Amino acid sequence: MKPSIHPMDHDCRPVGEILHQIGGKWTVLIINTLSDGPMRFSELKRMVGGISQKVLTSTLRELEMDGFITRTVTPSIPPRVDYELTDLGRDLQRPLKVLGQWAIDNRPKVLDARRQYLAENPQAAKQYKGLHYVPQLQAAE
Amino acid sequence: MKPSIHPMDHDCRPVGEILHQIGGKWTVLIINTLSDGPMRFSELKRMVGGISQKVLTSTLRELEMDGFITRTVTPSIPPRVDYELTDLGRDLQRPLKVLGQWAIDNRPKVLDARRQYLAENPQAAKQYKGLHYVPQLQAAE
DNA sequence: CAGAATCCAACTGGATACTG
DNA sequence: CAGTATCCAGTTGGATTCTG
Repeated sequence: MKPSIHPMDHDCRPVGEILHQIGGKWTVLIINTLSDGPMRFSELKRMVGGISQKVLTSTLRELEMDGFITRTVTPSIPPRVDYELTDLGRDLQRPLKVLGQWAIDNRPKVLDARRQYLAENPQAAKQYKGLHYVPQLQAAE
Repeated sequence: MKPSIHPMDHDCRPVGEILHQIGGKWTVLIINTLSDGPMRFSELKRMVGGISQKVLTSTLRELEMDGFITRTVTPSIPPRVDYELTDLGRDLQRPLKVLGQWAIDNRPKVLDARRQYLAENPQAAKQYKGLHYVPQLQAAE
């Protein structure tokens, strides 16, 4: 089922699209990692850490398709492929940084809200699938 | 597989979390809709348009759990439930607006990049699952 | 090295029916 | 009205194996 198109769709549809696109588990992490400069596939995989080869490949493809990164193949043996942010990709980092700062600033509030909710509705804890570290006030990182 | 935790995780993990959380297909749409003021369940469903009742319910629960909205029950017959943005929820709209503006400003570039990519790699069009309206230069909306 | 291909478990989200 | 409970199809993403 797709969102129907209402008159007031002035500005939230594109947002939803972008968010859904970069909302992938690894996308932001990858973009951020690439901000240090071009990087090879294996290097990127190592830096990001924990991502499977298949998912890294497909995520990179999407980013390339959207014009956020470039993919440069050096047909040597063994082959070498470098990924690099485009201007558009680098530009995306700016609004991303704003949201990122907000996330950092307000994460305590969110975690508190979540803790309180779970305290008030213990039964909700069961099917809880939310953020991975909900839990018991782990020390500040 | 979860992202492993590296030293350089300074600021992208929380971002990824938030993005993944609000990256749901409807989340932003709902937050935006609620910015006009409190709204009942059915009203919200109608405004958002196209969302199933189950998904609306669970999305609202998540937003409530994270402290972005409040849920107020009026135990009349028939019952009445109102949803309203909290301060935190309203505060979230600011960085969201930044990203939204970026999305609006740059969507043409993304769509162009996508068109070009699909033109160069016709075989990629097959398993293409990306943004819903990739396509043939539909008139400006 | 950088993937493509395959298989499979888990999660998402829609449709439908039922309830306080 | 505002859900809850099921059922089920489609997608995501991890693990593994194979290749230019």
